[in-house]
Amino acid sequence: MKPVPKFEVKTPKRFKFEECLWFLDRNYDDCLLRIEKGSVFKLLKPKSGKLLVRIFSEKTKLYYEVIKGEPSQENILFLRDYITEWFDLKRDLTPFYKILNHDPSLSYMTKSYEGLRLIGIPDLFEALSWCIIGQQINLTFAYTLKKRLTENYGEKLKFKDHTYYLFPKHSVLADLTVDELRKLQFSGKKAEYIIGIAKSFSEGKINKNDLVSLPDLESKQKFLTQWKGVGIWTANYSLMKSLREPSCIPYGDVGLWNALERHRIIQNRNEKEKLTEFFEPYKGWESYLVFYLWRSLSEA
DNA sequence: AACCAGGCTGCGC
DNA sequence: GCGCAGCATGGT
Repeated sequence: MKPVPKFEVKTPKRFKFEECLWFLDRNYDDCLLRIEKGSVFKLLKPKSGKLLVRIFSEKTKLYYEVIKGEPSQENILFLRDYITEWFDLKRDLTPFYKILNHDPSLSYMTKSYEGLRLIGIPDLFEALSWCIIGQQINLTFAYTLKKRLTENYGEKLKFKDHTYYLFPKHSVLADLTVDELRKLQFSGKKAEYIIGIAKSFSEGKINKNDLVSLPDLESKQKFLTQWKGVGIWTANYSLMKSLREPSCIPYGDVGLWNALERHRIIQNRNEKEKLTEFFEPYKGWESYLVFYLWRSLSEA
């Protein structure tokens, strides 16, 4: 048996792998990762081939192992960069925690969730698709739909007792018909939207680099909402998770309302001015605040 | 069994 | 511009 090569990822202050793990493992059946005994297993696609990686921590340090695939220098760097991006390891949370600590009803978060990072969805097509899947249905069902889509159309790799999947490529989904997705219990609209966006990616009308290069948040939102099925919620969510735009507020988000109601910050869902007012002190950290509020929903 | 779900579109005013 | 029905189906 060849020894499994193991590499360290540099982590910033105020990073706790356990907190991130907790988020990834919060009682939903996510077909794109597997968690076991404190480790995350994930299948990834570098320029060529596939890599099965295990991510774990030992004594505050973060490591990854290439369990399957070629541990070439290029691939090792690819994984390091992917993990850095996925767990948002380049950000200094100090300013965010400073603001939070001034907020009487939320300051507990800097202790309770200390080191939690905004877990991303680096792939823009996946982020947009995931949004559309999740629109207006409960998360459990959303994960079920994602699983069906992935198991039917994603690439996979079997290793020991498990099968690992990649989110389907846009070029594959672009060729589907609405009926095929209806069979997986997608609504007709969701099917149209996802196929439409997949086609646009395949035709090069949309890609992450072009989106990144737009000058400001508003033009990015406008660009994304051109597509059928992409409203302001989806645009903001995708920009937050994929581009890591810091100031995204997914207006209308049910989870956000619920969290604000729980914290007695907002009583009813018509008070949009109060929402703006509430986010005012958090300029530049709106996305993180939303993520932490979502995190708080998992408390009993 | 009714009501809600990490919304969006298209229509009527 | 704003409000609202309709979507389509599972979860609780």
